[in-house]
Amino acid sequence: MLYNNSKIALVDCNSFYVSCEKLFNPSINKKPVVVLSSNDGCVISRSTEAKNLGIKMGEPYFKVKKIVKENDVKIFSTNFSLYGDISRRVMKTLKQFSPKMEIYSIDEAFLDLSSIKNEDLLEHSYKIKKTVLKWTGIPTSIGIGTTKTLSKAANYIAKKEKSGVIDLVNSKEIDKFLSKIKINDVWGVGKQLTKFYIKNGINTAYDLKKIHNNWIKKNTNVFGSRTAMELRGFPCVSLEPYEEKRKNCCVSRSFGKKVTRLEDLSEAITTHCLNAAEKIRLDNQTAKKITVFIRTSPFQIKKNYYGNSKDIDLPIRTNDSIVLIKQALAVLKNIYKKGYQYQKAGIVLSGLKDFDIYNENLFSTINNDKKRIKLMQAIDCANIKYGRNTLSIAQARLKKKWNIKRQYSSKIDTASFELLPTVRVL
DNA sequence: TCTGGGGTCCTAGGACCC
DNA sequence: TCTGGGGTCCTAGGACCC
Repeated sequence: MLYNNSKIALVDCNSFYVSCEKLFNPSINKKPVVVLSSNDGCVISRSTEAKNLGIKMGEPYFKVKKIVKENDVKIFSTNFSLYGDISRRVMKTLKQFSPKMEIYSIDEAFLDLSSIKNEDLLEHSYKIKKTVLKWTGIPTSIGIGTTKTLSKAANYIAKKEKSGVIDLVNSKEIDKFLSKIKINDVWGVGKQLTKFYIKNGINTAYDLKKIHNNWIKKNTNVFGSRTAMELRGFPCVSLEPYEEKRKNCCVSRSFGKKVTRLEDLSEAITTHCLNAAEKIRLDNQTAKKITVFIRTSPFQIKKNYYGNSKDIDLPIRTNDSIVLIKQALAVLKNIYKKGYQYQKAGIVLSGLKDFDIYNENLFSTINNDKKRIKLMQAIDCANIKYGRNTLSIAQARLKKKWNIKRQYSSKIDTASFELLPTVRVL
């Protein structure tokens, strides 16, 4: 039997987006607060007080408006540049506690603590928690286990504990903890698997751990058996300390109000192309394929639904905004149908690879190539320096009628001097 | 009236080859 | 009447994550 002595901590920021807003707005401390998704559509982050009011994760805003009004819940639109900035600070702090760390999402990271003695694990974790809070103002929860899945499980429990730290490495009661975790709260078990497991009498993480491996292999896929193995303490998912470049890049938005005209869709697609192209250029990547999609609202059952997408292989891989826009608009024309109330449009760039590999293309004889690369660089520089959309192209238009709603933005920008709060000394 | 956005990985099945 | 079999590669769609 393989002996596993790795120790992995999962550090997760508590109500991350809400915590970020609180940093710049101490008056909302201890109050119910929620952050809404793009277009002020759904609740995507809640303070403890908001959770206690029964506001659920992912719930549409219009459904909780009543609770919001009656309880004076503070509302914020997303401010991703703020969250991204705070996230970087949190990660930088965490990095000090382990040379081997995997940034798993904007608000969580796996830390390899294998070099820490078992008896010091708890104290070390408290120190991490305390330091992050002191240096960034963000509260965290920490779960430690011998595999990633167990550290996730530990973190799930830690979130509910006052201490905010749970160590399953030294615990003699792992099974007791695991039987408290419902099967749908296990990392890697989603809606479909939950349905299947419950049908077969597997209701908790502990049940899944106990089930015979052959049964899982036969009845689910490798994902399922990996999760079960990890719950037993056999690592199947390794910690990935180096950051991989993305393989796809998607930019899509819902409209602030429904759109019917091809011209408006074209504007949106153009804007999305500009943003996506800028993103992959900053990563020094080029795309092989571009996909365009549009759809009406899937929730308005009474109205006819129409959704379509189509992709096109680019003749030459590129990250040139103008080329991408031209291709995308041609595809859009192809899938656009008159008479529908469109709710969302987007594009996906895929088959992303590093720029240099395909730089010299047999067919790219156009002398303009180098000039165009310079042009793109100039646009990117200006936009980084002077803010998004400083330089754009005419098709994208400046006044976008269809643009998203962001009614409750805190407008805090940690990268902008003008928006810094001012302190008056009297 | 009003329901997010951006990713990854797995798998089955088709195309193609010898 | 009989119409291979095994391998690889690619892709669309599904499931899952935060």
